[in-house]
Amino acid sequence: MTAQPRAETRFARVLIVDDHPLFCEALTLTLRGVAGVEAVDCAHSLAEALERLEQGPRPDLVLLDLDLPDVEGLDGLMRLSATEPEAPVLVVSSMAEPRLVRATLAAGAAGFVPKHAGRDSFRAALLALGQGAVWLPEGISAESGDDASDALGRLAQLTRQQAKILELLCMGRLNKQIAWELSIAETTVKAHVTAIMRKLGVQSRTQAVLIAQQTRFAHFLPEG
Amino acid sequence: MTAQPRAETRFARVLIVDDHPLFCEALTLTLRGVAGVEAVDCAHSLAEALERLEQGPRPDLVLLDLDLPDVEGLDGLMRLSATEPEAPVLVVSSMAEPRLVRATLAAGAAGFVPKHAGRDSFRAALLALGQGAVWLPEGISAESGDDASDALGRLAQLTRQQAKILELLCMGRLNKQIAWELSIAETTVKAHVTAIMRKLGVQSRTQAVLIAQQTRFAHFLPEG
DNA sequence: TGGTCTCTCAGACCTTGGTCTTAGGCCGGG
DNA sequence: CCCGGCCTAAGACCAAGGTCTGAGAGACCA
Repeated sequence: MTAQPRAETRFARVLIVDDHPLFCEALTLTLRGVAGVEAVDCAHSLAEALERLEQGPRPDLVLLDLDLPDVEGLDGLMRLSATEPEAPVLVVSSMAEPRLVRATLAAGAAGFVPKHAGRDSFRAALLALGQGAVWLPEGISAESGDDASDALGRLAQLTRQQAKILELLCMGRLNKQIAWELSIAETTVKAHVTAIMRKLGVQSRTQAVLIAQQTRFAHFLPEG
Repeated sequence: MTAQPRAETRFARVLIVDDHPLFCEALTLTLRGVAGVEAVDCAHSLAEALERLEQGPRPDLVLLDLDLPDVEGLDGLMRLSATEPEAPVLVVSSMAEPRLVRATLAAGAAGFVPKHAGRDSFRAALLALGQGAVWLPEGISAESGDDASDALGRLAQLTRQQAKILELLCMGRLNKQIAWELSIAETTVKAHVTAIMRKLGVQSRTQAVLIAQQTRFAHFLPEG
């Protein structure tokens, strides 16, 4: 709690998405103290965040924890930046493997800050984002011929509805069940599934699920 | 930041071991505000924590994050409680799987709080520890009662051939491809797949694959 | 020797998955 | 205003998935 120089940014309204209440508080204090943010809102799940975005005022910036209770991997990031394309998303994650960082960028993040970062790092990141730049942790570059980010780029091409349907595929649902849950016709589901498989470059729903799972668990797997 | 009832405990001096500076701050505020702790000290690695214990005054309580940069798994917990047997250790972890919780207790922890817990949970935990009791998250008992070993038991029921076929299913193969690779008829493959699904209690090949994947990633967790 | 289990397979049958064509409504950009 | 992308949908069609019946061959055990 020492005195900190303040970084003036264009961010007046920020939405924090993190399921750790205590960490949210700490982030809130940091944002206020370090970047002069006026309004800070906290959501503790992706569902809550999407709800806020639909109902409340639009934020200028979103801070997103990747490890949310109701979503796996980068799925939440993609859905969030899909529903709020205007606001840059700064990912705040406890894991900071280079593969994961690059993957988040590929999925639409504007920056990445490890959760174990201190106030200074956050100030620097906010400053960079305020100028429209991309912010990465030290020692990590944006490029690198990854193999899984390839699949990830393709995953990022999915539309909102397609992503939603892929998620249901990943839960083992049948077309008929998906149609029921989304209140659309089964033929429509089939059309989406076909489009998903085309974009992912696979021939069956099971393979599509495997691709999704693979990138979902990519950070657990050895080597990149 | 609403008003909180204060839990009076015997803890005057607390050592926090966590590599997230922001979370340390939040914890510090919580301890002070909620349990009237006077002196809070923070260490950002196990090495630093051990150093503090050797040099500085002895704490009455240690809050320990399991995910430290210089130590793996429960090792840090065991070393910490070995060098400071007097002070109870409250583990604060971002993962809260029942197996892990039980493992920490076995390794000498006095309590466990998920990192996503709010102020109330911390107050309750501190209160319990202050009375010499053990504190666990809701819904978790000290003894086992696994859920994933359920699926694992069913997987173990598969015959060799069925296991082999399930493995190919997990690679996204079609029945026809499996038949070709194993040099058997497609009808035979279908028979096996049917048997597999029956044993796993699922209705589609995709769900069978998901079960297999799920237990595959369960191996990353410490044994229960 | 008989019983059980596994693996194999055929054929009939039904369900689900997936493709294609066609098409209407909606929305944002040029 | 038209164009293109997205979501929706119906209908036809074929491929793949999955069930059931029935059955033969080899392995193992009692």
